[in-house]
Amino acid sequence: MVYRILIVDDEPILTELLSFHLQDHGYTVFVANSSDEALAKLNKKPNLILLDINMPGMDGLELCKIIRNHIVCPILFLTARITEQDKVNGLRVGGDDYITKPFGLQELIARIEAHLRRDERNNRPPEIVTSQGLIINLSDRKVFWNEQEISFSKREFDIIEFLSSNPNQVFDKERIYEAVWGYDAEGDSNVIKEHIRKIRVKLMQTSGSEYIETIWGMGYRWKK
Amino acid sequence: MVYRILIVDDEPILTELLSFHLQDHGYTVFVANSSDEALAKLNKKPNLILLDINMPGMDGLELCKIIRNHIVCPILFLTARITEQDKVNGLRVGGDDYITKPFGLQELIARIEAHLRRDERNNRPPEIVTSQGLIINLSDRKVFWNEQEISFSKREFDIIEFLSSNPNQVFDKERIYEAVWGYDAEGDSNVIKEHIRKIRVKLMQTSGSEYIETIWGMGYRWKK
DNA sequence: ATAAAACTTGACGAAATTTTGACATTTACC
DNA sequence: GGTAAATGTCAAAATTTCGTCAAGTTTTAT
Repeated sequence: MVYRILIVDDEPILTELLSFHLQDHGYTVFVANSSDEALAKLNKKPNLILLDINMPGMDGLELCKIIRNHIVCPILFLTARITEQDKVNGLRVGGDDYITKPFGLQELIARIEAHLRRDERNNRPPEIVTSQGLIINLSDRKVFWNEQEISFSKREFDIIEFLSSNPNQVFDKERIYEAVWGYDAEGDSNVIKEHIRKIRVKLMQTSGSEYIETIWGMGYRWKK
Repeated sequence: MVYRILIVDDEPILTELLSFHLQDHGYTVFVANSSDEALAKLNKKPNLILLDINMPGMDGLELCKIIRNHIVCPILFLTARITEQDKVNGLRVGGDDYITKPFGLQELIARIEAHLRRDERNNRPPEIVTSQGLIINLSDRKVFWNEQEISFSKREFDIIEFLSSNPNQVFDKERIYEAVWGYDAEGDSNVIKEHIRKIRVKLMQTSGSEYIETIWGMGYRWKK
């Protein structure tokens, strides 16, 4: 995925330079040299915002507060001074990190990546689902039974994710297909039967217990 | 609904900051700077707990175990280090998620909301119809008589659902057929008679009482 | 390019459900 | 009591659904 970064700073020299380097690192970059411009460019849906605190007119903190009402993404402040109070101020308005000028490019890139990674990992809802001694880690898509990993393929995990995230509810095959594949199944969904079977085998082999129950004529349900 | 969040951490700076932001996001916040304080504040009935793992005295894991004996709510660990083993440990004692320090505020909020949503979903009272000691769970499609489950087939349950949801009303066979099958019956509806019979037998066997009454010449009705 | 893994499909038997039809029983009304 | 209509019962037939296997196709990794 190509991430979009919005740089907001009133010094064209700096934004130019940053823009060049970030593009060089594979990012799509948008530049705003004023607060107004920044707000106008929110429609670009940036994945991350670099925001100068000291700007004429509306300053970065004020701007940050407004941005927060519009979109959710990491906001990194660029600033010369940084005191404890600054940090608190920045966090109060919804900032995620600080980078003090002058900063090394490597450092900047590293921080940007860290935030993007984290953002991606964590905007996903419930991290972990536990169920009868089973640990299902939704973010790294792994399943453990007593420290022992059980490996599942993509589809298999998708189904497990869907069912275990909605425990005790019955879903018919069409519903599962729709949830996992993203579109409706055409004819008979033997696919589901087969995947459910594979999942059951793996789970049974290592854990020795049933997790997916069949409700005859209705569908399947994750027992919890 | 205003959710209540309990923050447990021995660093006053962090708890202060978090408290401020969470309140800003509309949450009611309680702070505990020690394990003892945390236990004392459980009577505030928090909807979610943020729990630092590394604390002097009783650590977060130990605390979590104890909390679990008192209340049920999502517990999110705040921790610097995080290994697979940590996750397992945390989950063993009943934790629901991990957030590694340092974390972005957006991330934290997102996770909190995800868990609260999830919790709400799970704790949502199921649609239940009760009737003379019988419990009919419409969402799980299960019927209980004194903790004992009575299993019904799809059609059987559909009929029970229809009748019990409209208690004391009389429906003739055609009407029931239409409601359950979705289209009109063709010839004679002996099907209904038969299903009603099966249902009656099962209900009578375990509960010993009649639930479906025959109104001669009119139809059937669910007694309530 | 090749091998391995994952995904999909069709077929078949087993199991459970649903429907049917014949017959018994009950009810309302004469 | 007799009768016809409505309902109840039972077993068997018909249907649907499910689990499983094997084989084919696509995707992924090397």
